[in-house]
Amino acid sequence: MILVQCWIEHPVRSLDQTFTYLYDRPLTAGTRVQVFFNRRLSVGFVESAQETNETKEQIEERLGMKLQTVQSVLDEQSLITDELHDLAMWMSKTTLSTVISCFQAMLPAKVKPHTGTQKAVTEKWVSVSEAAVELTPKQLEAYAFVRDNQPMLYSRLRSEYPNQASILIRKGALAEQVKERTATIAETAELVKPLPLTEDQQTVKDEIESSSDSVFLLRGVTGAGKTEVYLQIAKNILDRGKQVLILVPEISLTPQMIERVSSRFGNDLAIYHSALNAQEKYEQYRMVMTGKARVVVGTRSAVFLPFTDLGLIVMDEEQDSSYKQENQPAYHCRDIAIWRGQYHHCKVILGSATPSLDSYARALKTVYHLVSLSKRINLTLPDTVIVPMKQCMKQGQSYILSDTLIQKMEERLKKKEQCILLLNRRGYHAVMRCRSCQTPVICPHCDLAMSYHRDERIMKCHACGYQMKLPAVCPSCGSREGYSAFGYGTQKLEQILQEKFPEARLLRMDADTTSVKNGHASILDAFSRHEADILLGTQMIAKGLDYPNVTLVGILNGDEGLNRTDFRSCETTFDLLMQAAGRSGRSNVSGEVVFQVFDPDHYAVQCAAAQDYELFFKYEMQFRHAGQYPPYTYLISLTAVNAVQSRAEKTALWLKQNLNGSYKTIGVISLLKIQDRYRYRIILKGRDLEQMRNDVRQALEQKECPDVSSIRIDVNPTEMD
DNA sequence: AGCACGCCGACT
DNA sequence: GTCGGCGTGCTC
Repeated sequence: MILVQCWIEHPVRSLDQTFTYLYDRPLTAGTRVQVFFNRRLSVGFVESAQETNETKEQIEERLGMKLQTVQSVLDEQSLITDELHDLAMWMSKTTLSTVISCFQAMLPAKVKPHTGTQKAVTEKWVSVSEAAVELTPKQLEAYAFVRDNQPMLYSRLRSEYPNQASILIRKGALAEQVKERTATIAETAELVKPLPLTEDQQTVKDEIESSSDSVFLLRGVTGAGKTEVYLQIAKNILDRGKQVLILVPEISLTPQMIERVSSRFGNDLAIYHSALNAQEKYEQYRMVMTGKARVVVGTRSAVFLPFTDLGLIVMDEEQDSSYKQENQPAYHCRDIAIWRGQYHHCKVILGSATPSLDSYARALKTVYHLVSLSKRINLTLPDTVIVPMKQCMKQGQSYILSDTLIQKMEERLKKKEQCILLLNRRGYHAVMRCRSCQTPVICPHCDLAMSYHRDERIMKCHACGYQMKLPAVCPSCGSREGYSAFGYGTQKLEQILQEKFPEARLLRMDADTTSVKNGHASILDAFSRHEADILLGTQMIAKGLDYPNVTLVGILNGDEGLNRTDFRSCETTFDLLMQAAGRSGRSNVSGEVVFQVFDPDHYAVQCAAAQDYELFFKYEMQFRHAGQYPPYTYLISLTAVNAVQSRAEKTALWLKQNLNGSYKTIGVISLLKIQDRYRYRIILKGRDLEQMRNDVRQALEQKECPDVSSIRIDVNPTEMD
C-alpha cells in the first residue's frame, strides 16, 4: 500500500493541512490527484507518497480512522519541482496564506481536472503548391506574398489579403496544413549585436559581475541604459549554459523590452504573462521546465516558472505596484525573486530610476548592493515647468488645460514633434452628480461612485463592472432635474483637445481603448510610427516607453495622488511624475515637461521637477519616521469580508481584541463595500514582524475566532485605501 | 467553501 | 401535524 499525504484544493484556512489517502501504485510528490473529500470529488496536491507493508485495515487500525483511496492521477509528471515545493511552504508561512493557495498561484492558469481532455490548439499554415493555376493580379500578389514568406500562418494571409486567401486555396495555388500549435517563440528576427557600453555602464557591469553579493539595486536615471547592462550580464550567464529571468511590470506596456531581448537572444526566449491563454501558459511552463526556453521575459507570475538552472534574475522597474499581488495569497514578486536567487545561488538585479523606498533604504543599509548609473546617455534632462492650477483657474484659465501647456503644445506641433498628455486620475472620472442635491450616482453593489461613459451613455462601476442607465429620479432627493458631470476623464480631455487642436491627430489610451487583445501594442505602434501627434492616456502611458520624437510631456492633475489617505501616496506620485518626465526628450532634441498641479510647493512635486531622487528620499524618510510607517515598521492588514455587515464587523472586532503585543493594533476601520460585501479592517504596526505573524497565526487557530475563512491577510501591504 | 444534521415558526 | 428557516460542525 502507498500512503499518500496531500493538500486539498479548498480555499479555507481551517483545511490548511495534508490529508491521508491510500493508493496502490507509487506516486511522485507534486503531482495532482483526484480524491473524494467530504463526499465530493476534489483535486489534491501530493505532498508525499510512502510505501508501507501494512494492509489497508492495519493502517486504518493504527490511525484510528477510515481512509479513502485516490481516485485518479491528473499529471503524468509533477508540475511542482522540489524547489517550488519549498518555496510554497516558505510563502505560506511568510504571507500567512494557505499552502494550497500558494501552489495554485504557481501553476499555469489553474489547469483544471479536465487536463486529460484539454484540446490541443491547432493552427492552419499555408505554402505554395506546385499546381499551375490562373490567377488575377490581386491573387498573384497574395500568392507572391506567401511564396516569399512561407510557410505562413493562414491567419496572417487572411489579415493581409482577406478576399484572396480562401480562393487561392480553393484554386489549389496554395497548400494548407493543420498543425498543433506549439509554444509561441518570438520570431527569429535578425540578431542584434551588443551595443558598446559607456564608461558608466561598464563600471556597473564589472561591479555586479565581480561582486560576491547576491542582491543588487541598480539605480539608473531614465535613459541611462539599464537595459543594455542587464542584457550584457545576461549574455554571459547564458554562455555558461544557465537560464535568465527578466521580470517586467506589465508585458503589454513594455513591448520595447521584449523586442530588445528577442532581437538579442532570438529563439531562446519565452514570454510569460497573464494575457496568455491556458494552453499557451502550459506550453511555456513546460518549455522552461525542460530547459528549452533559456531566457524568460515575464510579469509577476513568471517568477514561479520551474527553472532548473537559473543564473540571473532581473527585476526591471522594481518599484512598480504590479509586482505586488493584492489577492490571496498576497505576495510580493520581489521577495519571491530574492528567495529563488538564494536557492539557485544566482544574482538578483533590482533595477529602477526611482527605487521603492523600502529597497533604497535596504541598499543604504547594505542589505542590497547599490550600484548607480547617473548619466543619461547622449542627452540632458528635460526642462521642467510647474504650473500652479489654482492660480491659473483664478485667472479664468481652463481647469483642464492651462494656457502654458496649450502654448507649448502649439510650438511642438508646429515643429512636427510629438506630445504625450498624461491624465493622472485615481479612482473615478466623470462622476455624475444630481443637479439639485449634488449626490453622486452610487453603484448599488459597491459603495463607489459610478463613472459616466459618454460614448455608450451608460454608468459603469469601476469596481464590479455593473452597468446602468442614469436614473430619471435622484434616489437621494427625488429631484428630476437630472445629472451633470463633475471632474473629467480621458474622453472629455480628448474632446477638448479636438476643439483646441483641430489639425492634430489624437490617440487615446485607457482601459476602454485597450480592452481589445493587443490594444496597447497597436496604439503604441501607431504612435511610434508618428501616425498621431498627441497621445493621451492614464498612468499606463508613463512606463518605459522610448519615443525619440516626443519632446513635450504634460501631466494633468499631477498631484491628485497626494490627496489619498495611503501613506505611500507621495511615493507613488513622485514615481509617476519622474517616470512621465523621463518620456520626454529621449533623443537629441531637448525635451520639456509640464506638471499641472494644485500644490506646487509639495516636496514630491518639487523633487520630481528637479529630478532629484536623493532629496525626495530624504524628505519621504523623515515623513515615514515621524509617522512610524514602513520602512521603519512593518504592517500586517487583516480584513474581514462578509455579505452580512454585522458579521464582518464582529470578526474584525474580535481580531482587534485578540491581537495584542509589542505592536500597535489600528482600527477597526470600515472600508467601502465592494460587490455587496462589507469590509472591516485592522492593521498591525510594529517592528517585530515575526512576532506579529505568529500572533496572527495563533489568533486564527483559536476556536473562538469567528469566520476564519472570511479574513483576508496582507503582510507588508502596499495599498491601503 | 459546501453540505448534512438539527431544532423551532407558519402553512396545506 | 409537516415543510423549511439557516445556526453549527465536519471534511482523510
